[in-house]
Amino acid sequence: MRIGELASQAGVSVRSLRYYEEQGLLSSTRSPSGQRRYTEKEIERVRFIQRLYTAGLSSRTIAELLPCVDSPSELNDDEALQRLAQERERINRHIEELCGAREALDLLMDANRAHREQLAFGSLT
Amino acid sequence: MRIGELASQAGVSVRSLRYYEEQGLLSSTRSPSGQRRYTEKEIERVRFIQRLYTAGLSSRTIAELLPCVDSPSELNDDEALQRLAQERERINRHIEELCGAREALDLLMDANRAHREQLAFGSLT
DNA sequence: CTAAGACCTGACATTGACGTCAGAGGCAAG
DNA sequence: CTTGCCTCTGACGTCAATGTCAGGTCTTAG
Repeated sequence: MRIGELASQAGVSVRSLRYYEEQGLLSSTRSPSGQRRYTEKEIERVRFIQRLYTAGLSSRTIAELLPCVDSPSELNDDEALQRLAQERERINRHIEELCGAREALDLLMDANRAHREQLAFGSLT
Repeated sequence: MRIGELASQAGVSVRSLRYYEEQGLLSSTRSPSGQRRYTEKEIERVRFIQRLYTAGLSSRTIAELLPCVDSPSELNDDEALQRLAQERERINRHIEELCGAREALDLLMDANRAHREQLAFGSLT
């Protein structure tokens, strides 16, 4: 498949796909005229990459993890495996922070609603 | 207190504090010579702002929420209250995404470790 | 064949929360 | 008074993923 179709299948822009390739996250074969060709399985790969991006990983970090995806058979990926655990922890901490922020917003909403209630009662007297 | 002390108490840079003021998130009184002066309670405010930043809110969004913090007494903050709920939902979705990414990494780690086991068994024969 | 619509490379633009630097003034201790 | 540290404003730099544009090639339907 060509780049436009992969883009729409995976839900990203054509520009992004070229960028992923530039960053070493995605590879393509080229048609005789130089156009990129992809197979079906790249769709999942792109979605996976996107998932990591939205989880806050950088291109470089993703590149360091990819050996675990591409060749789980190699044992060279010791470093990659460590990196994997490390990023998992980072995500964990981020989740904690988000839960904290959510709770702070909840408290704020409660306080505001309580005030609203108070005013409502006040108007009854 | 002066800006440097607030910065160290709240754990942010002086630059950030000036930026927050520029964005309308923080206010200060000025000494006759024009230096910013803060009270103790700004420390908590700055920490709260930081928490929202790390939760992915933008300056503009934070500014829209602040009426709920500053004057929960007003009923004008209807819009702010909606915004609050909206951001809470955004954070919720983000948490979901992060959990998904974490799970994906877990699967990947499992697969890699399984392979390692397999190699270990192989070496026993 | 031809026009429309992908595709190519290369390069500059964008956004947001800061970092950093320059040049000037403020303030307390010796 | 001076030395050293803090503060001021204003402006430019940064980083990373992506948008966008230009100028050219490829492909395919009619």
